Amino acid sequence: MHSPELLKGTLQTIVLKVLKDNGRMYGYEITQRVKELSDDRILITEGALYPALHKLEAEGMLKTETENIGKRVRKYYSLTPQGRSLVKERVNEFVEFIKTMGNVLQVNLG
Amino acid sequence: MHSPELLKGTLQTIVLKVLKDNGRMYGYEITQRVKELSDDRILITEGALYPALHKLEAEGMLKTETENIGKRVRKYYSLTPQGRSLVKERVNEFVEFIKTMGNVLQVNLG
DNA sequence: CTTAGATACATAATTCACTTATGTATTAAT
DNA sequence: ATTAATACATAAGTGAATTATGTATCTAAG
Repeated sequence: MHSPELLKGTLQTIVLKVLKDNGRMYGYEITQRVKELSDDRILITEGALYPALHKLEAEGMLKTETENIGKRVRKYYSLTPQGRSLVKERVNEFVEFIKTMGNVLQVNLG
Repeated sequence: MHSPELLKGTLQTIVLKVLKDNGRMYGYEITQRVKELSDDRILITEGALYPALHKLEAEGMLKTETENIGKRVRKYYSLTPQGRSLVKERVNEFVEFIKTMGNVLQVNLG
């Protein structure tokens, strides 16, 4: 598990990019996909995820569709065109940040 | 300037590594060195730096010497042996985090 | 069958590292 | 003389996260 401090500020970027790469997904599915991609090192908590999804939806970055699976309700999220722009922005931002950190820490990242 | 959110959790790592690479430094000097290394993209605020330095000193990671420069007082910080271990740990932690993020975001970092 | 663990959503209370604001004082430049 | 840079320090406020709590369904084990 990574230091939770480092993870701060990356949640939105992660959620958006995973949605871009995997298309339509529901909340729980996102947590599992991130767990898998990160080899159990990034565990997104529900208390962080759901408010983040609601915020992105309210901002018009995500759209939702609900589906009934048996008696359960699933809420599927997918990117809007605006959301697609935001993913690129956020990922670029992160890549730039890492380049800068590489210089400051004098380490070869990647 | 980078999104301040991304910077969260990296301050200690930055301070420790810069001190390791540059030896004895005073607070203001650290802010300037980081500004320089980051090409003006990371600007450490005093409200963040001084409490961080005091905390690291209290934990035995840094030791201090004060010097009088004219009528000014400068407080020089340097790593203790414990601090030297911590730098390695923190930098490794960060590098691992970046590797994980590379997988999750499917981007080539570095 | 019933209990535990996984699935699936949601929100409220709390934390804590940071930003912003404020304060003091010296030195250099215009 | 006034502004900007140098140099330290701390208090108040912010906000994205963690932690805790709540509801409910599905599945596997014993």
